[in-house]
Amino acid sequence: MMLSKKTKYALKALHYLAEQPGDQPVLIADLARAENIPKKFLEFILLSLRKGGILQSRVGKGGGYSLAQPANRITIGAVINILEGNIAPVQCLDTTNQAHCEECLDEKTCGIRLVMTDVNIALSQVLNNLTLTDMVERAEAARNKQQNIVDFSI
Amino acid sequence: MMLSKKTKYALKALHYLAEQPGDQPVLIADLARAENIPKKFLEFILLSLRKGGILQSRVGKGGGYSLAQPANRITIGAVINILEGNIAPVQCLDTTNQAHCEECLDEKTCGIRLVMTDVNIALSQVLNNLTLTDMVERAEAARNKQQNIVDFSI
DNA sequence: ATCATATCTATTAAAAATATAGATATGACA
DNA sequence: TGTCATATCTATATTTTTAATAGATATGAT
Repeated sequence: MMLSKKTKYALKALHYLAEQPGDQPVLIADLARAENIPKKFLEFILLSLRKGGILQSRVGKGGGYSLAQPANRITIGAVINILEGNIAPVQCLDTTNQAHCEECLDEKTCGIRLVMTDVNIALSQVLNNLTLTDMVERAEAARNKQQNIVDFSI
Repeated sequence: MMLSKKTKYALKALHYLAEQPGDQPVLIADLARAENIPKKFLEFILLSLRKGGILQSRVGKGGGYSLAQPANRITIGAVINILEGNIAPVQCLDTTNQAHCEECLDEKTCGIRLVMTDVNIALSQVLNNLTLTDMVERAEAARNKQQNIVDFSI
C-alpha cells in the first residue's frame, strides 16, 4: 500500500508550487533542483499533472509551471489518481477504469473484493478530502512548532 | 495502493483454509490446485504466514496446513503486514520496522508524512477490524444471494 | 531571428515481484 | 528399521514495473 516515488515527487513539486506567491510559474529545472528530483523524470510527472488538469504551463521566456486550480481544490486523491491510475486496493474496485482482476472467476462473490470494498471507501473518504492546502498548512505548522522550540532554548 | 498478487494469493489460501470443517489440514498441492496458485510460490507464502503465527503445519503423512488461530481472530491487516512488511502508505509511518524515507530531510515537517498520517490511521482502523470470518461470511452471503436469484428464475 | 522554455519519442537501467528447480529435513506408519 | 509423504530450505531465473536518461522538436516571448 506504499506510495511510489513518482507520486511522492509529484506531491513535493505541488507543495513547492502551492507555496509560490501569486502562483508565479516555476521552471522545471528550478523545481528539480529545489526538491531534489531527477529533472527528466520530473518533466514527465509535471506533464501528467498538467494533462490531469492540476497544473498549467507556459512555454518560452517567463514560462514554467503553476497550479491550474486553487490549492484547496486540489485533493491528494486526485494527484494519486493521476499518477498511479487509481486509488483502489484491487483492480476490480477501480471504477474509473473499469478494470478487473484477471485471476478472478466471479467478482460478485469474491471475498477479497467484498472486504476491500471497505478499505476502498475509507481511502476515498480520506484522500478526497485532503488537499494541497492541508499539506502546506500542516508542514508550516510543524516548522513553526520546531522553530519555537529552538527559540525558547536560546 | 494496490494489493500484490502475493497478498491476494495469501488471502485466497486463508479463505480456503478457513472453510475447512474442523480445521482439517490441507496439502500445499491441493490448495495450489483449488485456488489456482503456482505451487512453489504458494509454499513460500504459506511459510511466511506460518512464521507470522497465522498458520500451523505438520510434516509427513496426514500433514498439511491449517489455521493457527480462530478465523475471527485473524485480521486482514495482519495478513498484509506479514506479506508486504507493513501497511503504511509511506515508510516513515511504518512504526513496526522503524523505517524512514531515504529522500526525506526532516521527517517532522514533511507535508507528505503529515497528510499520510490520516491515511494510515484510516487504513489501520479498517484493516485491523476486518477478519477472515468477515471475508468468508460476506462471500457466502453473496453466493446465497446469487443462488436465490437463479432459483427464482427457474 | 533568437533564445528560453516546455513537450515529445525512444531507450536504458535498476529494482521489485513473480515463478521455478532441486535438495533436504521431518514425521507417520508399517 | 525402512519407506513414503509431506513441509522446508537454498538458490536462481524470469517477468514486470519503476525510475532515470538522451536527444530531437514545438512553442512563445522579445
